[in-house]
Amino acid sequence: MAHRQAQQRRPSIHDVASRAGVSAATVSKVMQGVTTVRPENAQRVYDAVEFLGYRVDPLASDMRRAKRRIIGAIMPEFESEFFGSMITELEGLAEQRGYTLVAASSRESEAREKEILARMHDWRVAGVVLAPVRNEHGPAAGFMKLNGMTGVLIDRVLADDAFDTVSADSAAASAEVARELLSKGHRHILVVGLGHQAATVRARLDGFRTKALQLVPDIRIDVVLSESDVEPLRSLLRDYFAKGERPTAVYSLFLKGTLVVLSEFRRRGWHCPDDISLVGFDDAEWMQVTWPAIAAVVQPVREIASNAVDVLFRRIEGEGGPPKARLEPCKVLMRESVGSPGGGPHSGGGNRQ
Amino acid sequence: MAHRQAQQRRPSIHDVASRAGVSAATVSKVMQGVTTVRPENAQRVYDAVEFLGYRVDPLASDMRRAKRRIIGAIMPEFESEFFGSMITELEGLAEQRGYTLVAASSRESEAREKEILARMHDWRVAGVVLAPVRNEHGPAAGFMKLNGMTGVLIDRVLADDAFDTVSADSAAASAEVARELLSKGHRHILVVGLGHQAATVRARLDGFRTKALQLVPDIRIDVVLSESDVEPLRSLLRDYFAKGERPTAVYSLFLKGTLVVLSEFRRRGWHCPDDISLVGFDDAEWMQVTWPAIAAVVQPVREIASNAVDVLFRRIEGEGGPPKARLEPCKVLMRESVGSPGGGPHSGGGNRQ
DNA sequence: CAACTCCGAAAAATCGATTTATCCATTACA
DNA sequence: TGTAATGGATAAATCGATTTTTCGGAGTTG
Repeated sequence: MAHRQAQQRRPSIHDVASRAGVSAATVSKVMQGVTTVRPENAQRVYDAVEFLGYRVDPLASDMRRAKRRIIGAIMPEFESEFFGSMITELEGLAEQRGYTLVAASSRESEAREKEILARMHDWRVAGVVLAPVRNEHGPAAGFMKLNGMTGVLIDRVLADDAFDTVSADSAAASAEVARELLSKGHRHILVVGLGHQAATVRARLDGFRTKALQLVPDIRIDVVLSESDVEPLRSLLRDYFAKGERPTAVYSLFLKGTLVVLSEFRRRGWHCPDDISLVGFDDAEWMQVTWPAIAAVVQPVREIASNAVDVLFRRIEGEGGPPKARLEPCKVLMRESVGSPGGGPHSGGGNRQ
Repeated sequence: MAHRQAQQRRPSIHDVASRAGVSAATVSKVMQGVTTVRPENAQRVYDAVEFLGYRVDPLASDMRRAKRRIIGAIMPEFESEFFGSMITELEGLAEQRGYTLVAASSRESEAREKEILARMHDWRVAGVVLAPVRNEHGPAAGFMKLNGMTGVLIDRVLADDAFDTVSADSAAASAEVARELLSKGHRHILVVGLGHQAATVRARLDGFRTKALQLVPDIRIDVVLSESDVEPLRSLLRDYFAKGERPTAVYSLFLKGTLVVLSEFRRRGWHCPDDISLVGFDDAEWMQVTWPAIAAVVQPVREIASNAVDVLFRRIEGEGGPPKARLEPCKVLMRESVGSPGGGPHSGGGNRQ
């Protein structure tokens, strides 16, 4: 155990060296497990380390090394389960390799995204895991390119010509949602989404539409999309319903969209699945405990994180070759919020409250 | 704009110095805004900085300084809205002061908590915002004390003899919940909670019980508590209901508890508020869009974060004095999940599904 | 026995900044 | 006019490690 008093200055490598009666270089070698040290000296170093409670200062250590053992992670937000568990996973994976994860949130702002990236560049991070606000062609990716940073893009991307990408297979998942909804008999479906510019949102929309049209060519698909902000979506949605539109199912392409849709259902007194069915992209813990449980597409957070870190470290270690785009399969959980159209007690839209 | 090519080694302070025809010390002074530099030289430095695209390396800079401009944050998890927005707030506040926030999750493990803290000590962080897994008397706080680290404890703490603490006023909020439930006519209430050892959970329980007994001395309050894990709570809850107990309202002291309670209601086919009422400590975005909307105690995340950072920086800047314990008031949102007992169509517990 | 190779360890250079000590001109004042 | 004070800048020390170079001694070889 450490014998030094608290409050005292932390021992440096030189303190250890002088107590062990060797040079600082030798201490450094012992700490790194280099074998070209006489066992006797190594033991003296170990003893001194133990006695003083010495630990290597990662900052000083990284200072001299070429690559600093820091990984940056930039997420659009920390408040959601998806990005929260993404950070947790990335943290664990970085730790496993002896790296420290420094996470920052761009708060859905491209300007902030670039600022953060510049800060990480200042920190000379070894690599960055970037979940861009919009898509792979944002200013942040451009900045990384320009400054020769190594990084991997995740989530709202499909492929890039400069960086590896890892994301959920939105199109395939959406196709499955389409199959499920059509098989239940839905023929008029509303698709709502946020962030028109996000590559994956478009992929989700296209994947859904293509599959639906293939299965039932005369299916009616309405689309309500809003750019990145929630409130516009809410009013667009109100306009849509005010026109008297009555789809039998709604597919929301984003978690926040699902929340907006649910609150609009509330306002109108519509219940799932009796009055209308609902599926959302992105799962959340609460969705299985509410009544009805909300059907959702589950993104493979663990796989995305693990693949992103794998490919990132391969680049850090100098692997060349063209950037690769990876898609991880999602799971679709059909819960109670999805039923057959007209299957409930009331199919009209009257306010029951 | 930066004129240097990408790929190139980043310019150091010496590169700037030689291009500006001054010494590195002068460049350093200019970068720090020290005024004892001839305007002419300062201009030459600015020009060189501009031309080379030079930015100070925070690592090297912190190396020499006494206090490193890094703040550590340790949260039990990243997945929940509460800790997610806590990190977001802390991040912003740290940035405002020119510090970098390094966040880590203890994943509800005291061992990991201490490990992380040791790592942050290695990093020589200027201060730590710690949301302990259990309470203020955990191993992490002990480690901080022993090593003379400066820090502030938040969330699951009430007061400490070594560190400042900032938390929600759990007792007052619970008292208000008691008042609300009793005024609706509830006389048999179940309180469920996780983390018996957390100081705030006890405060929540005591605050509720004290107020309830004060208002209605013969009130019946049952308590089901489980230690830190979710699954034990679930089975305890099943045992409780299996005994035939039929409280008219449930007060959950923790978000995860609320989820467990809801899923147990589902299993039994009970609906809120007709069959039973529910209030949870901790609000979440989804609680206002589900049907029924779930009543909840809203913790003042913003105030907790801002006060924690304030008090932390005061200590970092050397302020003395005994540690202070701060309690921030909560808001109680009574939503549809709370009604009067027997007010619904069925007050029995039959499985309707 | 001189020359050469090896090995382990110490000495010195380095990373990129900040801070302290030093120095050279002026300027101020007695 | 001589000396002290001052302003502005540079050289050098420092932070705490890693990495490279140097060095002394043991063992080999011709």
